[in-house]
Amino acid sequence: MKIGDRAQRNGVSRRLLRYYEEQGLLRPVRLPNGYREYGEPDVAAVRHIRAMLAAGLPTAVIARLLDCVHDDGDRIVPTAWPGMVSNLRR
DNA sequence: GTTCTAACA
DNA sequence: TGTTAGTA
Repeated sequence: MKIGDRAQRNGVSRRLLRYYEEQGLLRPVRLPNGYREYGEPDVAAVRHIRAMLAAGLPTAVIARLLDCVHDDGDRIVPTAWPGMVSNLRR
C-alpha cells in the first residue's frame, strides 16, 4: 500500500506520515524504487501516535511506547515488558 | 501520474 | 504543516 492510499485511509497528510517516520514512530518497508510500503500494523500505529500526541506526549516518548503496545483489532493492549512500568513512571 | 528528499515560509 | 523543486 502506497503512502497516498495510507494517507487517505488514516486521514493524515503524506507530509505527516513522513514526519512520523522521521521521528522514529513508523518503519514502513522501503521498496526497490524508494517508495514506502505501509501495512496494517502501520495503520494501528498511526492511531496510537495521534492519540498520544493529542495527549501531549513528546514524539521521543511515543517512539518507545509503541514498542510496548499491541493492537488486537479494536483496542490497544499493553505488551508484557519488564521495564514498562518504571519507564512510564519516569 | 506518484513518490522521494530537502528546504523554505 | 503545506508546498515546491528536481528526480526516479
